[in-house]
Amino acid sequence: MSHILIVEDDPRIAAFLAKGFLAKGFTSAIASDDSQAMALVQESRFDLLILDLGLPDKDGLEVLAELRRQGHTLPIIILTARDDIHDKVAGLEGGANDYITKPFRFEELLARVRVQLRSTAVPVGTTADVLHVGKVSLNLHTRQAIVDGANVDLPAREFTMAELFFRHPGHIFSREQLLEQVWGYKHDPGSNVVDVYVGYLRKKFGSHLIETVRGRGYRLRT
Amino acid sequence: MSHILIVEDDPRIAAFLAKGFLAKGFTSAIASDDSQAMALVQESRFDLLILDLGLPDKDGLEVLAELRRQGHTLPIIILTARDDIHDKVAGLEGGANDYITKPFRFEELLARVRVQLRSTAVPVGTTADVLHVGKVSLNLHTRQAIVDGANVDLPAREFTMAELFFRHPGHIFSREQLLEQVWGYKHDPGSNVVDVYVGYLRKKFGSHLIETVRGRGYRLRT
DNA sequence: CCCATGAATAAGAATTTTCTCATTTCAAGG
DNA sequence: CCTTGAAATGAGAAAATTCTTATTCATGGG
Repeated sequence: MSHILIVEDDPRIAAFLAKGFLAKGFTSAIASDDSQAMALVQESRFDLLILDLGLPDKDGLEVLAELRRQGHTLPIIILTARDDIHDKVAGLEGGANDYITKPFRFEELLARVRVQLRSTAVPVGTTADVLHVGKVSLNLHTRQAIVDGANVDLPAREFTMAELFFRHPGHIFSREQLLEQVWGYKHDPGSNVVDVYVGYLRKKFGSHLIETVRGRGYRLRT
Repeated sequence: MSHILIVEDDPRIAAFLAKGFLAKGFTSAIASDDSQAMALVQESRFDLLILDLGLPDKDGLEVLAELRRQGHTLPIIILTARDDIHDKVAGLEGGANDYITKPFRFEELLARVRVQLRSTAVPVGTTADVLHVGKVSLNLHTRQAIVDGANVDLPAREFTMAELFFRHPGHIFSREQLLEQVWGYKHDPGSNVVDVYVGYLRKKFGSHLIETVRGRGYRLRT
């Protein structure tokens, strides 16, 4: 079943939600502030996020913005006491998928959660639009990488190489394989283009993401 | 822009909505009962449907069910006076994507419409990876065009522009729209880059595929 | 037919990407 | 520590892309 992250600082509401979801067959985790939320999203995969706007530290809208900036596409439902029309519009335009004001009926929340999960159901045989490894995301559509929340443009060759690595994290590619896959068959085997391009990617992604396996080639850290 | 079907028997509300949408750049059509609604959906393609539940003849929920049974997947937003929790749950479980109760603020409706249209934007890989128009195909993954069976590489800018045209065949894009969509907001309005790039694409695709609409912009022939 | 405006094109400057080569740095084994 | 092959890097040439400017061409109205 689906896994839901509840970002809510009031422990009573959080527990109420978690219990309700459990009864309906969903699993959940609770984050009581923004940093916990961000950490949990990084390390574990959730299908949906319930977001309270009234967090102690940072505003919930900032959490929303940060998540979207990092390229996360999971559905986010804002659940808050703020009834103001400007908040609603800001939330929805800012990347939330739904906005519910307290007090609310659990049945309605549940129905809205189901709507979101329904629309997320990806047809079989299709792939995701964004590949994530560590702190770096690769948007296959815009052909940009997102590193620490910042968009980085990748030239064609660099992107092709990055995509290959991101589609096979942990796999060791020899220089010959990379030449073949990224440059095609038509190439001078005495060239060190591969080395140079690995260097380019490291400069953009950080030097630790792609590691060299001496004598064998390169590999994307998992 | 997007095309919205408003199913609403109260002509004043319908007109209010239509006017509001128009001001925001959406086009719309109005159906005042269920049979009109069904007929319009069959004959024309809408991007979104606003559905009132209190129709004179048939219940709006039946219209919803019938549309979903026929396999229509367009987003449907229920907009109704019925505030009852059971109606809400029935609507959302019955295939609606959102449920708004009257009285409502137009800004909120608009924000929710945008949420739906945003989520309709199909990620690469979920639909065919190749768009065809006439004798030209566009491979969204390899970013090549195929013209008369021959692969033609497209540089980034050309490809982005081509993709925009291919995703909306027949639609007239003004130069400003193209600048915005392909180059982003950061641009000199006195430039004729758009003209130049249309020229580049014509050179590769053949001169007749993209036609100019004098005084208005360019359009992909269907 | 002529004019005015919009559109197309040619040419080339500026910029970015791509790739090579030479040199430096590194790592493992003796 | 030294050697040696492997890997990384710096510099820059070559090539392709991107964009501007100036000019030519086309179209529709008077």
